[in-house]
Amino acid sequence: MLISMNDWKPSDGLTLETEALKAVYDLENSLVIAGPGAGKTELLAQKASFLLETNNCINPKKILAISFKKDAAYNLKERVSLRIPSNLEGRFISQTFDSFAKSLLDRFLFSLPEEYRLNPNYEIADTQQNAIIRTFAKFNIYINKDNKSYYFNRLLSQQLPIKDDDLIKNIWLFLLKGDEHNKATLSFPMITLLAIYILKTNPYILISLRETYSHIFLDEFQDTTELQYELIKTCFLNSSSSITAVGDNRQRIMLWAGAKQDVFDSFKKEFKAKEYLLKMNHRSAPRLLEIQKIVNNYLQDKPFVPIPNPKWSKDDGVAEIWYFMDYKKESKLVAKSISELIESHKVSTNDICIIVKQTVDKFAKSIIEELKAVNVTARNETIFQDLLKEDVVKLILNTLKSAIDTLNSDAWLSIWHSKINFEGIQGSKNEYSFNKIRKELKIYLKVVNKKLNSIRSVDELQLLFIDILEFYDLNKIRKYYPQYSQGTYINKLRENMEQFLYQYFHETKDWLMAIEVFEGKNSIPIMTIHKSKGLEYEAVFFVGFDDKAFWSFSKQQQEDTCTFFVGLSRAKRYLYFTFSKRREWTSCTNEHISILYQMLRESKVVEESNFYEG
DNA sequence: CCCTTTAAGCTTTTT
DNA sequence: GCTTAAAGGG
Repeated sequence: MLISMNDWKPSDGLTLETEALKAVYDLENSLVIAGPGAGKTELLAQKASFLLETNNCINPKKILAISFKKDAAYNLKERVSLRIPSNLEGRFISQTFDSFAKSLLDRFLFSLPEEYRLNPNYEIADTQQNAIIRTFAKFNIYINKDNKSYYFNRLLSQQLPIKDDDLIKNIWLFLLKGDEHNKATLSFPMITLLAIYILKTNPYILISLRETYSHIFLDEFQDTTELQYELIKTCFLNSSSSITAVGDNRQRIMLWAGAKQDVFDSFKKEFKAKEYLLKMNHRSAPRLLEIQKIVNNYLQDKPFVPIPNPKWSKDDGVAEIWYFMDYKKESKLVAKSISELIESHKVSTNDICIIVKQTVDKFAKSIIEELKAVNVTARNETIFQDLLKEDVVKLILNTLKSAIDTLNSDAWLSIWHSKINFEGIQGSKNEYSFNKIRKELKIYLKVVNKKLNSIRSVDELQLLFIDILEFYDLNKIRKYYPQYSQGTYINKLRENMEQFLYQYFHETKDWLMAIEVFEGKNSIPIMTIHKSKGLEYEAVFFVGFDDKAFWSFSKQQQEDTCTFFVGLSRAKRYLYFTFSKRREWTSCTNEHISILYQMLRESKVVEESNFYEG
């Protein structure tokens, strides 16, 4: 059913602020500046609803949403499916940058000229880029800390085909084809370059891409790299497809990892994008917004006047700095305060977060100990965040949940979709095969339930997990999830999961509780600011607000101030900074980052407490 | 083997 | 900028 443009209203009776509505209705290229808590995801979901339901995105054209992280792509897809009728869901494609580039390459690699036509069984370079470094070594270039960025830049800054640079050309050709001892290996930037090459040399592919996607959403646009921006330009510049880019220049904390500094300006200029500025802040209490305003003024000339959610009263929000001599006292007070928040203020455990600038492990031990003393569990969330986003981990967890609780419909739907995808019958009309597989899956869940109840060791849990993967068929899993297609990565994930889950079962004596603990339902996450990006918590403790944590401050003051901004803007109501002169491994000062302290003081809402004595 | 000097990592994601 | 690991010298 189509809705006329004038009749469309934001779904679910939600009201969008004026600028957000204008951005939704804008059918040309646009850049939406959305500060923390402005409702980026909701805006994009509403725009998807508008475009699809009013047929401004003309059937059968699609919307392509590109994010950086898998969970962001997944969350956006989820939100959109809440906002649009299910028959339109198939026309909203939510992908990561890398999967978009790789899917272009994998589909069209045969249209590359012979010289650059890579081995289709190429591997993805590991994070250390060892295969590439080894290839440089074959050509007598030895990569070290000092020349690494020079050579990698030389490898990745030239458009294909390579002209006049024989070294780089030979390295490309070697990595594309491999030899008897070395598999063809590509990094994601290389994949992006190849995708650009394909699109530039095959006008028909480019035209069909533009025909397929009439509207493009770009999430966290401030993190876009030069190369990713180049891909977007190749795909959609001067086409009739329109782009909605959403981001926040004050949250630009990935410059050190290669984000393009001037991407907002380039986009506005080259795509003639209109700029929209969202003013609502749905997250933080008014007093905390005062801090955000001040920090904004140090980052840019444009004033930032976020309007708090009307649910707050104007003096809501608590911000404090605590000073200690000794890290033990710091840990004790943090633990005591967290315990009070949970007991007296009824803040739920997983609505509290401890963030550090850089290295979680250095701070975590003492805090975890002291929290344990007041019966609160905390953990370094990094490894769990990485594990829990894995498809194979989700598959096993949902299988266990469905086996234990037959009424858990989310878990059931998830494994049901996986199963029919593995069997290749999604979208089939054959009721018989659906029924057969449904029965098979239900019977197997009973088996899992029985086995689960007899497990007495981590080895037995391992056997069960192997059995589960065999039930779905490891080959089908590897085929459906290409990230597991080669190597032992999938086994490592499974083993990690076994260890944690068994440990939690040992502690709780209950599988469902063990799974909840594993998922972090009852523990306080400790994480870096970078990992906390995009998340929000009722209470945030920023531990280690000192010069050592901000060691790069003099070199990248702007970016570190952005990091500070991202960290403090995670908090909804309570925000605490702690400084300790002595730490387990060193002593600390806070003079180099005095400007950050000054910002907090300037906001006039931050209370300072001195615990140097006693 | 021990002491000194040099180098790397630190904040990240992606199939 | 500082901490830790690896490499080098006697």
